Amino acid sequence: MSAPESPFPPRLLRTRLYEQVAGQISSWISDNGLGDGDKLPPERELAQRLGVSRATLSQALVALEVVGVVEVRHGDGTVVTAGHQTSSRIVEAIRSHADRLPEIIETRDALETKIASLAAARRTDDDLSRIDDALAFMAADIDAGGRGVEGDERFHGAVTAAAHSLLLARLMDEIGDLIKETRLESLGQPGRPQDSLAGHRAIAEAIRAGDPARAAEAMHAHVAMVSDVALLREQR
Amino acid sequence: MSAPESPFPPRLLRTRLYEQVAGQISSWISDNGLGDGDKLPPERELAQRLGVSRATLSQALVALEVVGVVEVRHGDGTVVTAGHQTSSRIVEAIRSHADRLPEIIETRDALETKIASLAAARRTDDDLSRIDDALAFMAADIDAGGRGVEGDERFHGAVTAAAHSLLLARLMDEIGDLIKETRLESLGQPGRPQDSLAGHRAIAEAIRAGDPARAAEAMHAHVAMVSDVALLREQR
DNA sequence: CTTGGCTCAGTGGCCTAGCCAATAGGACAA
DNA sequence: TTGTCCTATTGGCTAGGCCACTGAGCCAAG
Repeated sequence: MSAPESPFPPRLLRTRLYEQVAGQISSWISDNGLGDGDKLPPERELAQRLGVSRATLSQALVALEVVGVVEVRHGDGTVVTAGHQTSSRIVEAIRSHADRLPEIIETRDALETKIASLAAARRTDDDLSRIDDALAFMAADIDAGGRGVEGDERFHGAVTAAAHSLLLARLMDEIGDLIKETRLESLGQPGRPQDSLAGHRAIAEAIRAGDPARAAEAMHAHVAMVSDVALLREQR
Repeated sequence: MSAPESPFPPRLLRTRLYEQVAGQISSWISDNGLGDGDKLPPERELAQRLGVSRATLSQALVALEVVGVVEVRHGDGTVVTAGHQTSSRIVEAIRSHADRLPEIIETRDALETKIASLAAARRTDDDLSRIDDALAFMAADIDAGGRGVEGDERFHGAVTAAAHSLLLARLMDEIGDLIKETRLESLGQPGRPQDSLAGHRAIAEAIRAGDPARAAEAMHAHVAMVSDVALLREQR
C-alpha cells in the first residue's frame, strides 16, 4: 500500500443481496441468542420471510458457511455453529471484573448512538417495517403483562440492521450477551417497559424521518435511561 | 441422539457441488498463473464448461469472494484478486467483508469519540504523560522525515488507555488491524502527518483540560480528517 | 477536435418453478 | 424390543428468463 498513486481506485461498494441477507441472518442469530446446534427455519420459509428467492438465500448461507457461522445439512436443516460463540471471550473477561456495568453502558452508548444516526440516513422501507414490527411486538407483549424483553431485543436488532454496517453489527454482536443482562435488569423495574417503549418510538420516528442527529439524541437518551437503573443498583 | 459422547466423527463430510467448483476454479487460477486483475470467463460460459448450472457456479463464486480470491463485478465480469494466497481463517474472511473504508471510519468514530470524552473525564497524570510521550515521539519522527505512523498508534493507544474502559479497549483491539490499514493510507498523503499531529495536540489539550465535550469534538474532527482520504478515493 | 449523449452488446443479479436426494421420525411387522 | 419400511420435510441443483449495470462505439453539438 505504499503506492502513493491510485487517486480514485476503488469502486463504490455495491451491496449484493446475499450480503445483506447474510448480515440479517447473522444478527438474527445473535439477537435471538441462538447457539451451537440451534436450527434456522427451513430455507423455503426463511427465503419467504426475508423476501428473497431461495437461490439468493442459498448464496447467503454459503457465505455464512464459509465464514463458519452455520452448517447446512442436506435433508436435515441449517444449524448454528459453535464457533459463533466467540463473544464469550470478551464476555468472560468483563464478567470476571465484576462491577463493569458502567462500561457496558458506555460502550453501548458509543455504538448505538452511531448506529441510530446511520440508520436514520440509510434505512430502507424494509428496515422500517422490521423496526415497526418489533415495536408492535413489544407493545403487544407489554399489554399482555409482559416486560417486552424480546421486543426490546428485536428493536435494537432491527435498528442495527438498518445501519447497514457489518462492522458495527459485528461489534454489537460481541457485546450482545452483556447488553442482554442490563436489559433484563432495566425492564424488570415497574413502569419501565412503558418508558422504554416510548423511547423506542422516539428513536423509530427519528429514523423514519431520516434525521440522524435526532435519532442519535433519542438513542442516547434511551441508553441513558437504561443506565439509570444500573447505576442506581451499583453505586453512588 | 442421547449418546453424549460420539466415538465416531460427527458426520461424514459431504461435498457440496459448489465446493468442488470453487476448488476447480481456484486451482485453475493458480495453474494458469492468473493474477491481479485477470478476468475469468463469463458465468454462462464457465458454468457450461464446468457442467453446472449458473446458480451453482454463483454459489462457488460467493465462496471464493468471501475468502477473497475473486471479485465479482456487476456488468463487467469476475476478476482475480491480488493476494489470494493468504486464505487465512475466519479473521481474514471477516475482513474481506469489512474492508470497506467507510465502515471502518464509522466504527472508529463511534468508539474513539466516546473514548476521548471518557479520557478527558478520567485521565490520571500518568495517562497524560503517556499521551505526551506519544506526541513527542510522533513529532520527532516527522521532523526526521518519517510519517509518524508508530507515534499515531501510540497516541491512540494512550488515549484509549486513559478512558479506563476495558470493554472499549477490547473493541478497539478487535478492529485494530483494520484501523492500521487506514492509518497507513492516511499518513501516506503529503502534508498529512503534520495535520494529524495538530489534530492529536488538540485532542490532548482537551483531555488535559478535562473537557469531555471538546475532546469528543476534537477526536471526531480528527477521524473525519482521516476519512477524507477514503472519500477522495471514492470519487467517480 | 473535443465533449456529451445515445445505443447496444455483453455480463452479472435475482427470480420462478420444479425435480432430485438425503434425513429423521413414525408406523408396523417380526 | 428390534429392525424395516414409508413418508413428510428439507436441502441440492437445474433450467430458463427478465432486469440492471458496464463499457465501447457512434454521432451530433459546441
